Amino acid sequence: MPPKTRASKRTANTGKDDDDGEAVGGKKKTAASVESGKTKESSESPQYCRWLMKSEPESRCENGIDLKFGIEDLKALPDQTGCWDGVRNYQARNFMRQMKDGQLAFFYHSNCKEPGIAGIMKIVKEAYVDHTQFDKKDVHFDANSKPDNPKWSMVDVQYQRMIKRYLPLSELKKYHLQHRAKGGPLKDMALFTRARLSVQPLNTEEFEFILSLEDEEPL
DNA sequence: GCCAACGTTGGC
DNA sequence: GCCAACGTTGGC
Repeated sequence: MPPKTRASKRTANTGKDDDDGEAVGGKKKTAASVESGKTKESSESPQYCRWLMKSEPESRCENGIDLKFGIEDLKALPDQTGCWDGVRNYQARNFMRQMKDGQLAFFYHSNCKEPGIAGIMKIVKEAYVDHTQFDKKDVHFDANSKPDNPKWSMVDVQYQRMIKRYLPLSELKKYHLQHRAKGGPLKDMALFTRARLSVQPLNTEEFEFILSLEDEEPL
């Protein structure tokens, strides 16, 4: 939310399922295999170290509150740092809980004229309680979450830089289709295989490939 | 603004 | 524990 010194996120929906900490590990295999994606398919969840996080850069009101939070809004905060609150999806939350201090994430602009990757940020505080779940006036208030057993977490992120050239979803999708057909780093990119996930992991190959596009001509 | 995809809820 | 109804995400 713009007026406050915080980031405001996408993803609504309040699930049940009390703070299971690792909903992912314990649940069905769909969740488990989904979480794997990268390294070998073993029982322990793989450690990702790069991320993509979605937020809406254009004004849109929900309950009279503007959800707009683009990369410029993050950049404008004190210390160019904000908390990524409002995530209300278990898989997205679980990914945030895996984030480590210092890891990098792409800031992705969603639900806007031209969706795509706008810049890069850094995780500067690992997962802690998302206070907005207890705030009745907040869009992301969750009546089912109790302070003695909070369901939702957030991390703090700090703006690093804009991407040298905006990388639109349409271009990333072309590479994705190309790589899916002939092989390549973006063939399994979560942005396309898990379209609605607002916080998602990237493996090193995906991250590096996307970064390399900065210096390429638009496809 | 439409609507497909998909996560969540709740009846049974 | 299944699954239909419902609500949300987010591209277009």
